[in-house]
Amino acid sequence: MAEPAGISSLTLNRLSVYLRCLRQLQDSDVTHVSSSQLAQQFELSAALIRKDLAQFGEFGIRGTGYRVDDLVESLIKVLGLDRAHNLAVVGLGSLGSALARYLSINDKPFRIVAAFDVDGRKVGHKIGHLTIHHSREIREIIPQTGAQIAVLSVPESAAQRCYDDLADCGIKAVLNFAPVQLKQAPSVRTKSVDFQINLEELAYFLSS
Amino acid sequence: MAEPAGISSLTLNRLSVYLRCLRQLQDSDVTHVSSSQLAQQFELSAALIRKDLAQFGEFGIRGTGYRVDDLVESLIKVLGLDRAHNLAVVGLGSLGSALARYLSINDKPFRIVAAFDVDGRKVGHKIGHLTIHHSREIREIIPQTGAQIAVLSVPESAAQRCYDDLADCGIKAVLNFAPVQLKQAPSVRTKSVDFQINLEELAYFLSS
DNA sequence: ACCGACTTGTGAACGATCTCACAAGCACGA
DNA sequence: TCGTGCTTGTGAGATCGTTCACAAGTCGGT
Repeated sequence: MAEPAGISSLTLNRLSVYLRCLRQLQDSDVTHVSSSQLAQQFELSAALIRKDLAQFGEFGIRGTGYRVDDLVESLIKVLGLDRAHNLAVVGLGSLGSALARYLSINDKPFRIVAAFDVDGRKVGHKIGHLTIHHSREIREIIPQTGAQIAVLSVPESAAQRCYDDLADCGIKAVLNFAPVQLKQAPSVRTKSVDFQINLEELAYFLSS
Repeated sequence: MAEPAGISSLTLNRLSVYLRCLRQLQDSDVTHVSSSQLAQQFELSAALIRKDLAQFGEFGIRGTGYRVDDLVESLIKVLGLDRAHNLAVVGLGSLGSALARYLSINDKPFRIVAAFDVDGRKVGHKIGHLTIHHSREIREIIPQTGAQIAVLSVPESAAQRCYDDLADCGIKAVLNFAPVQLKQAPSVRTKSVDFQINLEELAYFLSS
C-alpha cells in the first residue's frame, strides 16, 4: 500500500476512530466526505486526519474529498482487519468473561480460539463452544491453536506469571487488563488498558 | 502542596503508576528508594520520575532518594485519593457489572452510590446493597446521590444519550467504555477506555 | 477550453514531551 | 570540619506530535 515506517500509536488509534466514524456515515448512506466535514461532525482535527492518512498513501481526491466506502476499505487493510486474528483469553473472572462475550458477539476479525483460568470449577467447562483449560497449560496448548494475540484479564498477583508464559510460547501481542506494571518481553507487543489509572486521573481533576 | 498548573494526562497517569510501584515496595518492606532504582525495577525513566514529581513539590532527599511511605502519602494527596469519590454506574451489562464488582471489592476511595440500566428485568433489583434504577431517571436521581463521576458502560447506540443526560444533571467527570466518539460537554471531564481500539492497534503490528 | 470554488497533501512553524547532563544538596566517615 | 559519594531537582537540548498555510490538483459550469 505505502510506507510502513514507524507509525505512532497515536496515529494508529486515530485511524481506528476514523474507521468507526466512517462506518457510521456508511450507515447513513453518506458516500463522500471531506476531512473538514469529518472533523466537524466528530470533533476531530481536519489537518490531522489528512496527515494521518497521508502516511499510508493518497486516499482522497482533491477538490472532492474521500469516497467513504473506499476509505473504509483502505483503513481496514491498513489496520490489518481484513484477515482473521486468533485470540487467547487468559482469566475468566467477570471482566474476562465480559470481554469474551463481547468478542463472540462481534463478527469482527477477532476470534477466540483458546481460554484459560485457574479456577477448578471453571476448568473443563465451556465458554461458548470452547473448553476452558487450566492456566498452567498455556505453554502446551497455545502453540496448537494458532493464537497470536492474548487478552490478559487475571488478578494483579498472577499477571506477570501468565504474561511470561504467554511470551514463552510464541504469543506475539498481549492486551493487558491487570493493574500492574508488567516487565515486558522484547518479542511481545504489549498494550495495557487500565481502568484504575483513568479513574484516578479523573479524581485528580475533581479535587483540584 | 505546590503548583496545580496545567498538568498533562501523561504525567498524571505516570503518577498512578509510581504510586502502584511504591505500594509494592511497601509490601516488601522497602523504606527508601532512589529514582534510578525505581526506574530499573519497573522499567521506567529515572529522569522522568523526578521531572513528574518536581511539578508538585520536592519530595526527595538529595543523596538519599525518597522515603517510600512519605512519597506514597504525597502521591495520594496529589491525586486526590485521600477523599472519597462517589460514582454512578450506567449500564449493567456484563462489562458494567464486572466494573461494579471490581469497585466494590476495593476499599479504594471510589464508592458506587447509584446504578442505572434500561433492562426491565434488572430495574428494581439490587447490585450489592444498591437498587438499580431505570436509565431514564438519571437526571432525577443523580443530584440526590452526590455522585460526581459516572462510569458509562452502555452499548454504542445509547452512549451519547446517556452521556448528555449525565452532563445535564451535574456530573463532573465520565469514564466511558462505549466504543464511540462522544460529542463532549464542556462541563464534563471525559476519558475513554477503548478496548477495541487497542486491539486494533495490536492487529496492525501483526500484519505488517 | 477556461474559470472559480473547493479539497487534498505537505513543508514549515509551533508546541508538547522526554532525555541529557550537571549544579546544588545531603549523609556519613575520617 | 572537611571530603567523598551519591541523589535530587532542573535548565538546555533533542525528539516527537500538532497546527498552519499554501501549492497542486479536481470538478462542474459556462
